[in-house]
Amino acid sequence: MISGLLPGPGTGTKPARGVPQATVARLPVYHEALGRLFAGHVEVVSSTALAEAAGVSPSQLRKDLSCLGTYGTRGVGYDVARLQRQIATHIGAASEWPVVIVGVGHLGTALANYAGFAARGFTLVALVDPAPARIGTSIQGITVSALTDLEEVVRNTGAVIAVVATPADAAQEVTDRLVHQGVTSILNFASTPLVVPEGVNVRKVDLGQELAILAFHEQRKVEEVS
Amino acid sequence: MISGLLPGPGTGTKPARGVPQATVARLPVYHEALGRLFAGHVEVVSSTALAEAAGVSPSQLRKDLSCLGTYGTRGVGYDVARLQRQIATHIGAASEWPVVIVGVGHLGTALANYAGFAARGFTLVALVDPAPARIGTSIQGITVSALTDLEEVVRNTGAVIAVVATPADAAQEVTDRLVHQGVTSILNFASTPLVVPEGVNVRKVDLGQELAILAFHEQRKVEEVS
DNA sequence: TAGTGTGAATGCCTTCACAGCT
DNA sequence: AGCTGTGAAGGCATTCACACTA
Repeated sequence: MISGLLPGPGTGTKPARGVPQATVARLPVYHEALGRLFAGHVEVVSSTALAEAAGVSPSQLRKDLSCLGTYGTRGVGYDVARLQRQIATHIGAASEWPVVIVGVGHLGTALANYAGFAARGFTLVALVDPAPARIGTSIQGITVSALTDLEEVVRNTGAVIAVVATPADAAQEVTDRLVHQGVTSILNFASTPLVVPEGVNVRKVDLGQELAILAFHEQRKVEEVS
Repeated sequence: MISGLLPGPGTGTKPARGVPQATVARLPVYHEALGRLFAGHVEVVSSTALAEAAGVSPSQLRKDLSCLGTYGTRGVGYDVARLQRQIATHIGAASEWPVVIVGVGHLGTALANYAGFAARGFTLVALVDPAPARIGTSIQGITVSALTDLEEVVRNTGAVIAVVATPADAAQEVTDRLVHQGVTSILNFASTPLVVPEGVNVRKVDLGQELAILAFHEQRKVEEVS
């Protein structure tokens, strides 16, 4: 995937202690792939095999891993369990991160029910929505709070990571309020870019955009014929 | 935001007729931003203003647009409606693309209900799932078909774009079957990389990975204190 | 021998700066 | 005067090739 790469201003993404952005984006992939290998009782893996499991080239994998230090054994490969632990500590998967979801529509509900959530060190601690019909209902044991209580909820849970799954026109206001309460990482599912102060990280996931990119390639395939 | 960018092998992404990958990934963003401006009755926009609305730098916007040809007026700016049409034809948003969703769990359901779907030229034509409890139920007027009928469904609808929203362990098999029926673009929500033949485009969207990347940055912020 | 770790080279993307229209 | 379009420069990221090690 090309999960594109839109730096954009004000996302507060600095040097990152020598680890390139592109590498950071792949570390979770390696972590996941190692988990699958571990589940398959693989104890040692070569860069070639792990690269294939992660869907990247072997040289890229080795270069990425070299940013974290040297955890492989020449002539042998990498100890699966050990490497996974190392990556986990680097990407923070070893800690528990409380997460707040704002917007409990279809998408927000799906995210709240997302199983891989807890598995990766994230704990859903709060759901927030403006609709009276939703306030008070529960998903995964979490009761939906009123949007007006957003500030209180964030303060009480101490969450620094939030998911914005609201309609586009509410996203910026919600973001401002989240940031004001100390949230410094936001996963944005609204189809509008968010403006945030320096030091706050935003990642955007836009279904429509992803489909549009695929459509572009399809379009090209059609045009090629003519 | 930093939407990642993992090319990976076997995604069949070639030169793309002179339009760089990174630009392709941003065109939908511009298209969307122009839509918002148009809705706000803006008729002409400068590169600076449009860039801000899209969350990119002005020079990058101009360079991107120059790939499509020259549609601006020097000293004035871009005609919003005209530019949007031009981008639409380039990215294929002017055509109607039938889309099949495989896997109707929480996520698949949310995707099926996604409003921006039709708005961007995509038509949901089929839903496929293996669970007997779901087969026969309807979402957005589309009845869920059995997974065993996958081939028939794809053939009947003529879809070339598919969304894979299955658990990770089913994703590759489903993909193989989709590709075998002529699907050439896949949006993958499963947390495993898909192997596809040359000429098939895959984009991966992984919630867990996105969160992990945010966690990495949070981790860094914590470490910086020490 | 098999496979990691890494400088060097290549290619892609972004930013800069300014020429050229309107 | 204002703003687009674009060559040129600079910065990242990926790939290559090989020294090095178990």
